[in-house]
Amino acid sequence: MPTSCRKALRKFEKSLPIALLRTREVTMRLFKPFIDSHDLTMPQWRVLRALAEDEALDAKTLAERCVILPPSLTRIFRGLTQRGLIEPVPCTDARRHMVRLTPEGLALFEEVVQESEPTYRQLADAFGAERLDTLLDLLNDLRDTVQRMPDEDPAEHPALRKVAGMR
Amino acid sequence: MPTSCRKALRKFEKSLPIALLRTREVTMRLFKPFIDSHDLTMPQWRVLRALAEDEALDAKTLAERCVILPPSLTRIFRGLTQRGLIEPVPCTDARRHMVRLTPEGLALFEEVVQESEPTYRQLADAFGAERLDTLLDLLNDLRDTVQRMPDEDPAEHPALRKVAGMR
DNA sequence: TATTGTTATACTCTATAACTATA
DNA sequence: TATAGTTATAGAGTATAACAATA
Repeated sequence: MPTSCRKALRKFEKSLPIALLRTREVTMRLFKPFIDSHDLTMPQWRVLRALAEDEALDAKTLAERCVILPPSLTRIFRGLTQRGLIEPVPCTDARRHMVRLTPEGLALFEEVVQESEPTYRQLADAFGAERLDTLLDLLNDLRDTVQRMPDEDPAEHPALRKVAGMR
Repeated sequence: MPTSCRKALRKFEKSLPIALLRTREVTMRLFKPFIDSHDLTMPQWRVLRALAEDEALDAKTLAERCVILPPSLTRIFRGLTQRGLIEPVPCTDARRHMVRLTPEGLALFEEVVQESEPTYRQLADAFGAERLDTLLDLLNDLRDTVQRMPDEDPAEHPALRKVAGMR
């Protein structure tokens, strides 16, 4: 059973958002060179990766999955389309902007995945493949949990009254 | 034993950097209103939080712990000093810029912690306090693991030759 | 000579609001 | 009227290089 060793964590290390940020930072640094070498930004890469899994996706779904705000996504679509990595897909709802990978986009995606594979295996070996799975499960479960938490009424937080405008 | 339920994860959800980003995003959104209401940015908050744990810290340590680049930290020091939340600490090594919380800074920190406490408890209840601990341990362990991984020679990655300049 | 931090600069992302087009 | 996406804009973060001061 992959239980992590219970070292005493410092108070600073117990902040969830900070722990997530710091861990992401070092992890990303590990894989970023592979993205950089193909002249992709991290948000662009997240879009390619999301599209590699599904046939085609609309802007709203991509924005949510890739944690990119709509205005940024518009720019990213422009860039990736100009490079011939994605292409628009006709959609019955003309409001929706659906896109998919082109063959070139898919090829680039698979190239990056292949190149970074050894680094990923090295990480899995050093940390433990099973613990890595546990971590991924916990991360995705936590995300689900938080998303299901009711958005609180700001008016109930005295400290937030000034933001909520006392309504 | 807090083992997460082994749901089948989609390929996209198995990307560690993306999972970390998405989970941080929803988690941060939960606590961000408390930071916002005191006119603090997230990086500023991370600095206050780090200083609340240690007596005084220098810029280099803060940059590493708070995942802030030195140029940004310089600006953050200016802002927090102007607001009277931090103050410089004389240091034997005149190159080092050491700072600590002022009493006002400490008071603000504790105010924010108190205000966000109910939300944190709500999260711990919904997700499971023990699983949350496990997650924090795994995150900090993974960070240590990655940081101990040798920086690879870019020249060994064929894909990175162009970046490394073939040296 | 190496280290710490600041300045300068360019670029990207973040965030909000206002607007257009479609349903 | 509500929704999807774009445009506009201001602000903050990201990243590098060049520089100053100190060790």
